[in-house]
Amino acid sequence: MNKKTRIRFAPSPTGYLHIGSLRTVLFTYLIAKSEGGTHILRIEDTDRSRFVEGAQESLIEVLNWIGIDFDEGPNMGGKFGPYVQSERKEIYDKYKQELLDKGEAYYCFCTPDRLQKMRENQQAKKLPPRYDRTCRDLSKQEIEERIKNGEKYVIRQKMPKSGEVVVNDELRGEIKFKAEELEDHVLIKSDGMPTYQFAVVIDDHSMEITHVLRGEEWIPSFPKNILLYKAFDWEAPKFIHMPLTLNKSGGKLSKRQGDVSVEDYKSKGYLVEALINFSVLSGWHPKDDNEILDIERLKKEFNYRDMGISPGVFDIEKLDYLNGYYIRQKDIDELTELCKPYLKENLKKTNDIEKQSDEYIKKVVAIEQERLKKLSDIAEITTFFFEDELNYDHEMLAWKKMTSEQAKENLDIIYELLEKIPEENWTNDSIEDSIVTYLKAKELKIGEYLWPMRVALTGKKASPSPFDVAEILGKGESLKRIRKVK
RNA sequence: GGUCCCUUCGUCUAGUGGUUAGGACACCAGGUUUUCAUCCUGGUAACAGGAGUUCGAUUCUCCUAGGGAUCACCA
Repeated sequence: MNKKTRIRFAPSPTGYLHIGSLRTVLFTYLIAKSEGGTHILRIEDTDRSRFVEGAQESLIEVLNWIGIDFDEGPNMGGKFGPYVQSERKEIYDKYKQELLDKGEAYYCFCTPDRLQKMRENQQAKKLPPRYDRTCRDLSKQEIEERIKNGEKYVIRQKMPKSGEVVVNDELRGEIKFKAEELEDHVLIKSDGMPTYQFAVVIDDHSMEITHVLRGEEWIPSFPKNILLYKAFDWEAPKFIHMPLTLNKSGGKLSKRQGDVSVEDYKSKGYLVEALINFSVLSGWHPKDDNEILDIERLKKEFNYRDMGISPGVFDIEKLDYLNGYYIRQKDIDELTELCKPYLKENLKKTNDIEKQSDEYIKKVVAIEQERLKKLSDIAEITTFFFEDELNYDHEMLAWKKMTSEQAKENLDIIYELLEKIPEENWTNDSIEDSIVTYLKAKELKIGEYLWPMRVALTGKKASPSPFDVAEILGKGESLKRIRKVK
């Protein structure tokens, strides 16, 4: 009795992938994978006025970046195509006629002007704005005449005038709506294209979709969809409405208050692994308490029946943590490649990164790996590795209660020690050994020497160990930087 | 405003008719450490309120409150 799972991700091509939609695709993908089903991509572009050039291509590009694939879709074909709604007009026309013939839908000639006035009137009387069904019972003759006269029309669905519509959400159970709350909504627009409400039902049915996964914001129109299935006498798929993701102040995540597109996060240096792990944790939780989840593990463990239903706040700090975690796990060669674009961008003004050897860059990345929360952080914290002139306040050289005079004296000692280390022995270990051994023998305070040394080498208060920095900089450059202080 | 959805630490959440209400992020403290970061240890912190059912409710029911969504020829 169990049909093979067919689940679709149906974005409208806006030109970018909303961070909330990332969770949706992730879940459709995981449901498909965990149930051995088919993952389908369908483009919902029935609104011609919102056409965005190249949107479909860029959508597929991010989806590829995330690593989510489809079994059927616009560029890969499949038995149920086309997978782009604007190319399915004939199909919609056919079903539109069927509905009209059945008496479940009707022509409406009301002008947008009239409708707007109607709504204003209703609002003034504090009535809910709803279509007044003026055209619901026009005679066949009148309809034919008005069409002949070239009047524009839409097709509306005939909703029941009384009774109750009971719908079933897989997560929430039964939800009841009173029929009189429902509007005779538009199914076919005056340009002949279907509305979302009509197209989803037709497409989901004709593509044999078994699970509809969408955001909670669709619950209010859920009964309309179910009524359409009933009008056609079709069996409805399972509906899973996911809780919304809210911004920090509890509102809807929108463009105005910051980054909402996956592309934004990508360019800021967030890793796919982190984005996936973070997204899935909003609304779903593993059985054990290990929250580090990679895609392979998710494919095995994910079950939509365990999803939560309360809306969640988008917590960027947790995303940052996860991102830092995955950066620390990265193989150094791979991380270096990932960091290069950010280094290049930042060094345009000061230096040319192409002049640096790959070895050098790799060392710089390796030494900063545990400090990165985002890939983009690499640029700012490593400038001193690429600059010829360090700009910093020499007051900074003094450690705790030291004077800067003392700091300079201590640097003299460091300089002498470093100078004695032969070029071929210039490694962080031998540098550390030579300095620490000396300081300990003389019972000197380590911090009073290493702090000035680090500042002299990096010009920063926070940096990796001065031994590591010195090794990467090389003997000549290190000595030069210390000498400059004097 | 009508309708609908939601309600466990600040945030994401686990969980049960009887638990010291668990974990993660954040935060605080301590340790490692020359700084930052990492890492380790520990800590603060929650069942929205009321009524009912029950020997017993965070858990079940109802009400209230709060938050959110939606009310287009947009999806």
